Amino acid sequence: MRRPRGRPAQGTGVTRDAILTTALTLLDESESGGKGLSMRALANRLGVTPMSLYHHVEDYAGLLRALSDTVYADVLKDIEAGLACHEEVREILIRYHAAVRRHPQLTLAIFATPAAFAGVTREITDRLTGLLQTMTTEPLLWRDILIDHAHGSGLPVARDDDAPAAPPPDDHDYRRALDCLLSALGPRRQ
Amino acid sequence: MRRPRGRPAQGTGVTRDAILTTALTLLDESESGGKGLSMRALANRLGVTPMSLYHHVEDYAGLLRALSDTVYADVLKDIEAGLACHEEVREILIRYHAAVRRHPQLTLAIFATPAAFAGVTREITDRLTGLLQTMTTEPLLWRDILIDHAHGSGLPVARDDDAPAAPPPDDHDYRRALDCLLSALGPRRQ
DNA sequence: ACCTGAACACCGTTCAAGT
DNA sequence: ACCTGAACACCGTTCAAGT
Repeated sequence: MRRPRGRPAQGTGVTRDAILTTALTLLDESESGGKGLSMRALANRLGVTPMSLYHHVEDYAGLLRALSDTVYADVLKDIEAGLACHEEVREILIRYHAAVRRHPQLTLAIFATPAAFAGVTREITDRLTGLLQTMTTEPLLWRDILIDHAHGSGLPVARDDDAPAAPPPDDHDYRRALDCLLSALGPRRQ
Repeated sequence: MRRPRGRPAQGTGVTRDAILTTALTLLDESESGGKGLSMRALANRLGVTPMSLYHHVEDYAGLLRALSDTVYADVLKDIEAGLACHEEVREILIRYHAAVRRHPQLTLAIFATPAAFAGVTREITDRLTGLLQTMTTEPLLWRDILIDHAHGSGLPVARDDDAPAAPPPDDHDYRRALDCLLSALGPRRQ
């Protein structure tokens, strides 16, 4: 009952930007499969009531959609003009993988919240599909293979025989695997 | 206050088997990214107090581990003897993908609960690694690619341009993609 | 327009108490 | 050994009430 009931005098409220920034921080701080972010914990961190968040985002799924739109915003942006299809696919996937790897808990949260899938991610898959159509007779097959691999390779699933919390492969390892896949997709006998 | 306080007279309690079976049912019924299963909902469905479950499973992560052990139990079982490496890898992955596809919500729940990863799944990855060592100079790379693809292809992520809840590709589609990958891994120029 | 408290229907898990 | 109710510290979201 510290704070008054109605609207505060000055701009003591939250911004949409502040919400998104703090939400991403909460997500990045946790290691619990996307469970680190909750509306209540987020409001708490912002020094605000949970309900005030609903004036800036639609709901929890909407919050995740907004987050993914900002995190993946640069994937398709300013791609060098006149690139060969092969190189453009490579560039997009390297950027996408880097974004997944930077915020793996966001990707896991989206996995757990089907309604959060939309926006930029759809544009990325569409762009990849278009490019792959000129490169292989099975564009949808390879688009799925490449995206699945970018996800799996960017997410912290314990899979190696070493430490249970082994970090995902770094960018260099991803590039190596990606080139492996792209050269398989490209010209090959049979 | 209907039921008496102490231990019931007869075997009105729950079995570990009943717990696992009902848990899998709850998971399969839901479409919410592995959120359909909770200790409380499970106890409710079994007509029992939430706390009674803790006498049969360690906790929520332990429940998921037990579930994955039963769901993936048959993946390595009774593999035909004298199979070529190539064929054995193919058989294991087809079975693994089928299990993921049968209970996608379990896989999503495990993704969201890192502590749930263990047991049979580790045996499967180890077996695959061993086989791939005789097939390629990059066994770990290809093991990850193949498992990531089995996951992605078995999970209901909205990714296609069609219906948002489009079903994952069926077994035939997976086999086609898998053969695509395996022939890329196999002998190829350069 | 924006924030509030109270409420509803949920969570996982601990703990002492029963038989 | 196994189940219980009560409790603690959480969830997302609705709703009427404030300014």
